[in-house]
Amino acid sequence: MRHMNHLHRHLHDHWGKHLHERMHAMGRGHGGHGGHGPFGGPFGDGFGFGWGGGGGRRRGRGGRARRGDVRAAILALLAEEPRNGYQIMQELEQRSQGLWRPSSGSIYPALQQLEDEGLVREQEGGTGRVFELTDAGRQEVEGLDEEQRTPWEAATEDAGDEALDLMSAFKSTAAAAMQVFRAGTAAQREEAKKILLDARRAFYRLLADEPPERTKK
Amino acid sequence: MRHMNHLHRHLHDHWGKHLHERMHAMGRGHGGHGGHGPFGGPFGDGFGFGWGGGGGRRRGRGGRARRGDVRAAILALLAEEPRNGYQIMQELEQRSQGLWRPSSGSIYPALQQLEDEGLVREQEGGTGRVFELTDAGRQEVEGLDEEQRTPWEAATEDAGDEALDLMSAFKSTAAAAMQVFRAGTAAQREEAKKILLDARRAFYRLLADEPPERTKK
DNA sequence: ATGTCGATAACGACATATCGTTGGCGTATC
DNA sequence: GATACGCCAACGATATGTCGTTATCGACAT
Repeated sequence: MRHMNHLHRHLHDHWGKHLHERMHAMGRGHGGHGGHGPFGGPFGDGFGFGWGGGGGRRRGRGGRARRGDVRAAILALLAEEPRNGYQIMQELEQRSQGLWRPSSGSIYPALQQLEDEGLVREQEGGTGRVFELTDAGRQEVEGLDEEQRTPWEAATEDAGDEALDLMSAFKSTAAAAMQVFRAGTAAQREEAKKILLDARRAFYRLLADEPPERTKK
Repeated sequence: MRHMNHLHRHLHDHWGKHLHERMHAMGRGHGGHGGHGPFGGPFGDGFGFGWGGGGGRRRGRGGRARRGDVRAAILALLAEEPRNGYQIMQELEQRSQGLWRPSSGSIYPALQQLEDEGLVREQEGGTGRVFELTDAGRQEVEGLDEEQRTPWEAATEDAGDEALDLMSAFKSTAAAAMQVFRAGTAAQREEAKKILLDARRAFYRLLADEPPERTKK
């Protein structure tokens, strides 16, 4: 109950000074994000097989979100219903199928800024820090086009398709499985097991139908 | 500036012996959803699967530490040098080879209690909340035997339990995927990717269709 | 048109705290 | 001596914030 003051000495320091003018047509391009867990990846290093070829090495993705995506995402989600910072993070993770989970280091400063700009406000009477749009905020959202209103899909777009390499596909699927295991109900876990075993069956069929060597079919 | 005061309004609430008036300040808001599977341990955050080598769980049951381990570990580590809560967590993770990382939900309440008991004290002048032993604390450490002084080593002892059922589904699927990765043709890998992404989609649909209990207000 | 440069958004790591739930284990009971 | 009971420590999830570093992308120069 004494100290800790230093912790919030400057809430607005980091990127707190805000000039209004932003959110313009960000020309397409990469979105997504790749890294997940705090570990470099048990599937990357843990397996130890180089699997090096594959074509494009460090694949274009893996980059971070575009410059305004967090802001736009927050506005879009709050346009649906009031939420707190943590819920925003969770919701974005789910909507992007686990590909984009902005960290607290992105969300909270952004919320701070939006509050300063008067686009969001802390809901009164709430239990924690639940934010809702102001009128100005609602107006801002209206000025966004469809793509800007759903920045989480940018993460799935390219990433979910061709550009994604195998390892990333594996990782993201594993992450999805963990989600179900951890947050799901017993019934959901049961379903998840079926999905996994179906996938396994599909893999083996793959190998059987089109063997890498000999035994043509 | 405003908020955050509530964060430490009652530092001693949770399991302080002498609980004074308990109020929920900000707590609540959304009950922390239903019981989830016991997937703690190695699968904590970023799925640190130990397959491929080490692995092994915690002492016997489920994987939880024994009853005074956190407390003893803190005392033992602070006997070496002053540290903050986060550093204690990290140090324990390292010393147990990644098998035991007490969560903040264990560390901070324990530090609180130790402070109340007068065994540790917050170092003055430090930048954050750095704790050091008091004389009483040093004495307490001396009363511990070798094993109590190194609770992190108990985590390295192994015991296999079930729940592997679910995991084995995952593992065998992963093994199948690896087969394809290693021995498959480019076309097969392409197919494998689709299978994985289908599975991922299925997982997320699972979560979306039957929400465990969204943290809604 | 291309390159490069700088402001700053996004990021991961660090840090702290609380809540509801679970399970370790001491004790009372059979 | 087993076991049933219950307290409370340990835990994961929730929640919010900061800091140093990295990379995006408009702007300006070439």
